[in-house]
Amino acid sequence: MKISEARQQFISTWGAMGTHWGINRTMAQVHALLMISSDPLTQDDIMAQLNISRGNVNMNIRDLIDWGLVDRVLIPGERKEYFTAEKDIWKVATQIIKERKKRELDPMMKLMDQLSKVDGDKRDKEVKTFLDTINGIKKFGAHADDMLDVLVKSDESWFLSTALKLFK
Amino acid sequence: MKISEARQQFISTWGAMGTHWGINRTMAQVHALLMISSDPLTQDDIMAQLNISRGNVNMNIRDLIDWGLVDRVLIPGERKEYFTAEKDIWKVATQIIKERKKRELDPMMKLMDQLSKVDGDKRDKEVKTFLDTINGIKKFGAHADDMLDVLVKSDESWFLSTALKLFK
DNA sequence: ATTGTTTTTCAGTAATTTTTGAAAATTCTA
DNA sequence: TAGAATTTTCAAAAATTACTGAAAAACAAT
Repeated sequence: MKISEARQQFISTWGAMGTHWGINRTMAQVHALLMISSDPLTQDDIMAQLNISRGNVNMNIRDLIDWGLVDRVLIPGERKEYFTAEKDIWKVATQIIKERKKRELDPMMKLMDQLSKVDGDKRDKEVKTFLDTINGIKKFGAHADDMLDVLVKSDESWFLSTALKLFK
Repeated sequence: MKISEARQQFISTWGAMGTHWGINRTMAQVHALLMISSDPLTQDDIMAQLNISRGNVNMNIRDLIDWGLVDRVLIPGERKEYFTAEKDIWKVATQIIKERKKRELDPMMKLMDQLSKVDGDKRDKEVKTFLDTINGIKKFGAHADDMLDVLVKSDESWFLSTALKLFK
C-alpha cells in the first residue's frame, strides 16, 4: 500500500470511528490529518486536503482546541495561523478522558444526587427500583471517577507496565 | 421532587447522554425506562410511556438485545412479549465495554496492522510521522485491550475495592 | 385451516446535524 | 488609519439519521 493511500485510509477510518464516540466525522478527520502531518498546517492546507469549506475547518479546529487536542502554532514571519496536534497517543487519550469526565460524568453525578432525594415511600416498588438504580449509578460513578483520576494523573509507562502486572 | 417527575428527568437525561456515546437518544431512553421499571414491560407499555411508535420501539429493543443490555422475558400464560433490562450497573458497564471493544477497538487494531505495512522510505518525514502515529496507536491499543479484558473479567467488588487501593 | 393477536419490516417523512459560502469582524502592515 | 490578508460567524442548504405507520409476516388458539 502506498503512503498516500494509507494516509487516506487512516483519515477516513478515524473519522468514521469518531461518529461512534459522539464526535463528528469531520472533526475526527481534521484531528487524524494533523496527527499524521509532520509539520503544522494552515486552515487552507486542511481545506485542500480534506476537501471541506473554510467555515467547516474553522469551527472544527476551534472545537479541537477546546478539547485540548490541537494547538495553534505561531511561525515567525508568517501571517497565517498554523495548527498542530498532540502526537503522543497516551496524552491524547488522557486528555479525552479528562474532558469527557468533566462534560459527561460530572453533570450526570450531580443529577443523580438530586434524583436520589426524590419524595416517596421506599416500600413502594416503583420508588424502590428507581432509588436502587440511581444509587447504583452514584456508587459506580464515584468509583469510576476515582479510577479515571488515577489513570489520568499517572505516567504512561508506570501505569501500563507496573500497574497492569498487578492484575494479571 | 415527585417520583414521576424524577423518572421523567432520568429518562430524558440518560437519553441525552446516549448521544455522546454513539447510542441514539431513543435507544438510551428505552434502556433508562427499563432500568427503572420494577417489572418487565411490553412494547405497548414502552410506546405509551415514551410516546413513540411501535416500529421505533421494536427496532430499538432489538438493538438493545444485540448489545446484551435487554432481555426478552416470557410470562407464563401471556401472549405478549415482555422486556427487562439488567439493573446491576457494573454488569451494564462491562457489557458495554465488551461490545465496544469488539465493535470498535478490534477492527481499528486490525486496520493499524495493515497500515503499518505501508510502502515507503522511513527516512521520508511524511512516512516516518505516519508510521510513528500508527505504531503508537497499535501499542496503546494492545495495552487498552489487555486492561479492558481484565476489567471485564474481574469481579466488581474485587476490582473496585482491592485493586483500586493499589493505585492510591 | 381460519381467525385474531402480536411482531417485524421498510418506504416515505420528519427531525436533526453538518456543511457551505459569503459577509462581517479582526488582525496585521506600512 | 487605509488597505490587504486572514479568521470568524451564521443563515440557508445539504446530508444524514431517526421515526412513523401501515402492510406483511409470524405466531397462537380453536
